[in-house]
This record gives sequence, structure tokens and C-alpha cells, in this order.
Amino acid sequence: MATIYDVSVMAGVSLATVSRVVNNNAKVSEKTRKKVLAAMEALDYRPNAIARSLASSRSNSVGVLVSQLDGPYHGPMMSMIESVLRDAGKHVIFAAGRSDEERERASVSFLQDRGCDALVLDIEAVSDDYLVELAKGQTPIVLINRYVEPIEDRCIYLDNEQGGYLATEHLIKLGHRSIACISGPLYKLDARQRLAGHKRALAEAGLQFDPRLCVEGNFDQRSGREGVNRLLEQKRPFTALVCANDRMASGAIAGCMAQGLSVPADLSVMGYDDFPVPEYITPKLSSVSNPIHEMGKMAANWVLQHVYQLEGAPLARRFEPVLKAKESTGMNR
Amino acid sequence: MATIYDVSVMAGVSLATVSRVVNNNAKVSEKTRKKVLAAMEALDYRPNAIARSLASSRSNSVGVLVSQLDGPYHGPMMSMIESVLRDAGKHVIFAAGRSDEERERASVSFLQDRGCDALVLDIEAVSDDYLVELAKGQTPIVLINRYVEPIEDRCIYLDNEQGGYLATEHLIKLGHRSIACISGPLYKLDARQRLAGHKRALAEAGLQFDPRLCVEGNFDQRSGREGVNRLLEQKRPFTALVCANDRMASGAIAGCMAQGLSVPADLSVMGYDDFPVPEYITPKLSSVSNPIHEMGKMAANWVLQHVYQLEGAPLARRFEPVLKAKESTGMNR
DNA sequence: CTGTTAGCGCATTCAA
DNA sequence: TTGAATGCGCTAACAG
Repeated sequence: MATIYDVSVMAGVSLATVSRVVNNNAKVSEKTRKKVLAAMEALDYRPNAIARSLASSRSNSVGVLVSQLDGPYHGPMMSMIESVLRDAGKHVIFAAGRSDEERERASVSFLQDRGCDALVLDIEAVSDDYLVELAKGQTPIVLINRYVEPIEDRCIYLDNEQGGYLATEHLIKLGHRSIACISGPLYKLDARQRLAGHKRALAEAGLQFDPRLCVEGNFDQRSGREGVNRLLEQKRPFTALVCANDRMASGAIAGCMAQGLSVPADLSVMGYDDFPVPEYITPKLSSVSNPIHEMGKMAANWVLQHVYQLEGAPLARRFEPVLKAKESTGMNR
Repeated sequence: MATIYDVSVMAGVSLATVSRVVNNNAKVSEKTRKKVLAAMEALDYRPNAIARSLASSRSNSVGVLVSQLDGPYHGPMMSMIESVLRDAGKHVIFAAGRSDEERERASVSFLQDRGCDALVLDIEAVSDDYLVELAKGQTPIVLINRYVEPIEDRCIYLDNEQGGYLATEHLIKLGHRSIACISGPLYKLDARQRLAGHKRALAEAGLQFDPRLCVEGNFDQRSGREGVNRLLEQKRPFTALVCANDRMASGAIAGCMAQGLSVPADLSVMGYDDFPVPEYITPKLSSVSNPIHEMGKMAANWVLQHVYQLEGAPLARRFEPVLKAKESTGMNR
């Protein structure tokens, strides 16, 4: 591999001059520039990013830490972030935190140690306090999908409370009065927020929240199925069910079908996230949109503007969910 | 940020000694080790990965280049690779090639310049020749999902021809004699291979391959739907349809339903990949497994063994698809 | 077992 | 506008 030194020798200039033309950041006469470029070409010179980072303490790469690398949720987000940053000549390093506090911290350290200029985090296991501390450090951070009040200017998030509200309000408008619910795992903030929205919608409609009609799931399909079974066993009548995400709603519908219940005729079911599914599925799941692409784009833009001083599209931090009424919900008979 | 120098001063030892305890690769007396560790702790010392790479020309990170970061295909693969490598203390840098030759080449360069110790590539736009050349370079490479004969020892792939064969054979065993097909985009090797398997199965059963019963799709759901419509318009009867992946099969089934055809009663439909879908979908898609997790794991193990000299599980390079008969295929009446 | 020394490839003063 | 010198933080011989 040719080094900057080889180029300088071949071009008959100093090493510093080569550096100048490579970085294009200082006056270089057209003539010497030509010589240098020719030498670079001839030697197939490619700057060593590692050495460059060490010397300049700037890597032109940003670290992105997500809880998982697969699944319908993070894929589009990563894709969007990569796309925006890459178009700006920046690079992206992804890591997975696996919803484990140790691992999340270790990943943050890894990305910092790799010299990332900024960190985009979509993680859930670490504490708010940790994040607040982290934000005070050298490396700028942005949070996706998490609201931490002391550093709210670093947070890009969906108004989950409002989403939970919309889902339940939709059912109420359809005439449902007994609405069951399968929440997400309540140690997660977004699950609590969605549940809070659910309760607010009930309250505004003058309906009583009945804890016996609300079970806790873990966001997996299976827990949706088990959840609806538990609800059904209680023999407490309900005509609608809100689930804290699409996967649990899928499981719940499967559970209903197994018990001979028809959706939405016997039971209306709401999801949350509005993720894509095969075209021929029936019924199509009513849901609440989760603009994960947009949040990814926004995080990337935030970094571009605040870390790299590139002006660009205006920034938004808070996103509003939108109701997506489809086939799995219907009027209460 | 504390440096190795600060630690050495605080511990009252030389800089080299600190390096030794950090890397744990040479004899250090228990006593000095303790001193050093204490100093490291006190200073919250974290080695600078950049400097370390520069000095050792080894980064303990491997680059993974995939065509996309989202979708059901690459997610699980990336996840698996990250998991295996991470457990071995190695790190992973992902990049997206977007099925564009320029971009794929640029991404390879990026990963090389970042000092990756090895590259795992799941890309399709670059030529075989390019890959052969690349394999001769400094950075070891492994190919996933691509068979390039001159460097076959670097290839981890699914026997797509056999998969295509299994899919069609399944339909033939069910008594179908007129079998239509929606292939993948034929500029892609795996699409061609699956089609070849289809033809072989037909031939072995003494059936004639009818080009008019075979249309080309692009692996997207929409092209499956359009494909089946085109096939149906021809008024050439067929009782079964093989699709080169699950997404197109989904689109095809949706198209059938829209035309009042029932699957599998009126038409049997086969997919390929066997990707997970919501539990309540009907009919469940008969398919051919694509052990993408396994291939990811294998790629990671290859790197561990060949690049980092870590012994581990035995390596396999060629994977056999398995037929997954479910509900979308049935006996020919 | 430990310290000294010389780079890794480059950016960046400071002079010229 | 250009060159010489210094150092980023660390590893890796080489001595001792």
C-alpha cells in the first residue's frame, strides 16, 4: 500500500503538500497540485483512515447502536441513517446492544474507542442517568426513541402516549365500550406510555379502566396469543382489544381464530407500528404508524448539522403517530 | 482521556509494561501487574483503538458488506455474524452496497481503509473477476451467497439449483403436470440457479418446460402479483406455480385471490426462503428453507479460524435447502 | 521480567 | 505557497 510518503517522493514535493491536496484545505499552486494528483493516481494512493483519525482525532464516521440488527423495526432505521450519512461522505459503524445493559455500555465504549465523531443510540437497557452522563462527555450523542428530559434536545422520539390514545380512541369511536388491552413489557418506557394513552382515551370517554382486562406482554407474537387466551379465560366480556405492537396483535388474532372467534366480527383488534406484512393476509391489521424511517433520517441530519456543521433540512425531534384504520377493527354491534 | 503514558507514570513503570498488561501477551510479574491495573482503574484508562490499530496493523474488527441493511434476508445474517464475532472479542463494521457496483466497490475500499482484518461480502453487483482480484489482496475475504469457482474456498452458499429442484419436485409429487413459474431477475446468479433446478425437476419427470409459463420477476411482492396476472391472461392452464422467493409468492397469492382463485384448491403456490410471517396468515406458504443464519455463523467462524487462528466449530461451505411443505400447495385434482 | 527506542501514516504547527 | 519538525497513542523489536 502506497503511503503519503511515497506520493511525496514521486511528486518531488514535501509530505505536507501531499496532505494539503488530499484534504484540499490550503492553498496549493495548480502546478504542484497536478503533480501530486498524478503521483497519487500512479501509485493508486489511498489515505489510511486509521492514521488520519489518529492524527486529526476525527474519523468521519458515526456510531449507531441499536438493540438488534434484525427485525422490521431497526432495519429501515439503520438503512435510512446509513443512506443520509453516506451521501454526505460520512461513514457508519453499527453495533448491537441486545437490550442488555452491560452490552449496551460495552458497545458505546467500543464505538467511542473506534473514534466515532458522534453516536446515535436506540437502546433501552441503560438508565437515564447514564445517558445524561454520557451526553456530557466528548462524543456528541443523539437518542432515538427515547425521551430523557434533561437532554431532550438530543432526543428524537415518537409520541407514544398519543399513539396509545389514538388506538383506543379509534375503538371507542367504533362504539366499543369494553376494551381489553395487551401492553408491552412495563419496564419499557414506550410500553408504559402507550398504556397511559390507552387509559387517557378511556377516561375521556367516561369509561372505567379495568385492570383485569389488561395483561402484560413482551412484544413478541407468542405473548399476544397467550395474552388473548388469558383474557378470554376470565369470561369478562370485551368487544375490542388493543395491543401495544403489531406482533402481539398478530398472535392475538391467531389466538382468536383458534378459539373460533372472528376478527373483527366478534372482536376488533388494534396493533401498533404499522409494519409491512404479506399482501394476502386477512384481515389487514389496523394500527398506528411508527415513522421509524423519518426518525432515522432526522438523527442523521442532526449529526450532520451539529457535529459536521453541514446545513440541511430542518430538524424535528418529536413525531406524531397516525392512525391506520384497516380491516381488523369494526363497529361494535 | 487518559493515555497509556499517564498510566505508566502513575504506576511507576514503563510504557511498554503497561502495554503488556493491557494485551496480556507477555510475562509480567504479578506485583507490577497489580500496580498497573490499579492505575488503569484509577484513571479509567481505555486503550485507544485507533492508535492500537495503527501501531499493530490489526484492528480486531471485521467488515461486513451487504446489499441492504433491512429486510428479512440480511437482518438475521448480520445479527448472527455480529453475535459470533462479538463473543470472540472481535468487532463488526457494517456497510451497505445497495446492489450498485460503484457503491459496492467504494464500500469495500471503505472497510479496507478502516483497517478491517477481514471482509465478509454478500454482494451481487461486482463481477467475479473483481472478487478474484480482491481475494489476492492483503485483506482476506469471505463471500456469502455467491459461488465464484476460482476462489471457491472463500464461498459460503446455498445450493440454489437444488432448492429450485426441490420446490418443483414437491409439486410434481403432488400430481401437478402443468407448472408455471415466476423467476427472479435473471441477471442474478441465484435466480438463474433456482430456475435451472426447476427445469431439471421438470425434465426428470418427463415434463416439457414451457417458456410461456415462465415469467421473470424482480423478487418484490408486486412483481409476483403482476407475474401471476400475466400468466393467467395467457389462458394456458396450469395448476401450480413456483416462485423464486416468498415475497413474490405472497404477491402471487394476493393476485390469485383478487381473481377469485383459491390457493391451494385452484392453484398450488410455492415460495422460496421460508421467511417468518404473522401467525394468522392463511394459507401458510410452502417454501424452501434458506439457512441464512447458518451461513452468517459459518462466515464468522471462517474468519475466526483463518484470520484470528481461533479453533472452533467445523466449517461448512455449501448448504442444502430443505423443503418446507405447508398449506399453499396441495394435490392436483 | 522490564525499559528504551523506533516507527505506524498522517495532520498540523511554525518557519521560510 | 511550501517544507521541516513534531506528535497523535500505541505496539514491537531489542537490550538489559
